[in-house]
Amino acid sequence: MTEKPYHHGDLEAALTNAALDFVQTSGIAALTLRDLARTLDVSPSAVYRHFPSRDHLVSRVSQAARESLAHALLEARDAVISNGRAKRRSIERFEAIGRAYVVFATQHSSLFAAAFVRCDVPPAADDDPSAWSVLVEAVNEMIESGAIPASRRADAPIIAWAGVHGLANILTASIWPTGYAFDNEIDAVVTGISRAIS
Amino acid sequence: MTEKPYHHGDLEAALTNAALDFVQTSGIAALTLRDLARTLDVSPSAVYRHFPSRDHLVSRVSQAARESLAHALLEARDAVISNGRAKRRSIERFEAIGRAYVVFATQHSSLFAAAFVRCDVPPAADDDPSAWSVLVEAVNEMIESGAIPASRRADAPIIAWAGVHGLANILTASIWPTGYAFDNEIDAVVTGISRAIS
DNA sequence: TGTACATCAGTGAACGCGCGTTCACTGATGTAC
DNA sequence: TGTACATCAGTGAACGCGCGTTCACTGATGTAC
Repeated sequence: MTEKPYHHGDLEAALTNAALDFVQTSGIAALTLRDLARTLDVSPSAVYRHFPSRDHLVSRVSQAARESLAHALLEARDAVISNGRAKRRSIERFEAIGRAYVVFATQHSSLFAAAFVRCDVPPAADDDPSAWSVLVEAVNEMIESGAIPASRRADAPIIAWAGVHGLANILTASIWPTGYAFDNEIDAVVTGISRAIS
Repeated sequence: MTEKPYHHGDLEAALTNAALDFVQTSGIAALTLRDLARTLDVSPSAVYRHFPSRDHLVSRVSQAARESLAHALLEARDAVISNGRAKRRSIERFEAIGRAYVVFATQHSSLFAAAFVRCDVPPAADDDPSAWSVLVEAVNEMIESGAIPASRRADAPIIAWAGVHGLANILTASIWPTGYAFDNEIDAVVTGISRAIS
């Protein structure tokens, strides 16, 4: 048995991680500083050494959730092994990102909700990686490979994001009429997006 | 000055309306029974004559918000005066619904958020009118007029809903990169949806 | 190399708050005879 | 038509709770000389 040391070591990171764990199961609205401090066996006021207020913590956790989503997109994109040429390949990578977006949301619905929760405290830095950037890159790849016309550069990203973000929200909000399989809907939307931006 | 009567008259409707008013400005998360009772000059426990718990009230308010959205869609659809034939007309009506969906969200963002808030209490009855039904009807109109192929009957509604719902969430969550005008984005997504389901 | 001292990162008790909900109750209403 | 009485829709006080945040403090750390 080791004594609990007076100083924690890296309480800030521990707080963020514990908060993420909590949020995954209970949602960000239920996150409280006191509960978090309890989990880490630390006094409630210790939190204030690292975050000026609960909102600042929430903002940090929300950003971490968004970055986690962005990582999932990158992984899915890089896992694509295409037999086709650049043109076909760029489409496959783009669609993998779209599918991964919705799959992440359905598999980690509380985390996904936390990623886009309303919060008055803006993030200190830009998301890294940023899901939006990943998307824009993928669109650029498609334009360069000739898979879609360059004239779509401006509106393709928002069309794509709207589609997958909307489906993700619909599937995770339990407002979806029963009798439809998720896979079919993901397919319908992703291929629909490809048609929309071609 | 008239004395305040012991019985309210229609407290249930008054509660729902006051809650809707409150939600429009402060969001449904901040809604409390005590505050609501205060607004109506009624004791907190009076609420329990009409709603078994706060969650039941929230569920009712959420449904009212969804129905309000559906009404906005119907109004926009019916306001379309088309010079074209049935085919063109059905597309214009469909697109009017899509635009109205996003416009409603941006103009009543808190109400829109409340409409799709997570809630453990299911609604007592189906939404009336239901936004989903309005959408499906519009798709059917387009198929009947020959504007889109009948083979799209299954996936067109989810493609359309995902698109407008996603854009609505993006525009109201203040996660939208600055430097883009809302109108352009609405146009991009709505016309993108039309291409996707053609 | 040893030590005074500033600084950092914790503690623990308390403050003030307002919430959802319950309970025994009372005033008003409507209906059966 | 008048009245007893069941029922409905309120009151008001209280319970128990846990929250975010502050405050004066203390233990540990590291640095200048």
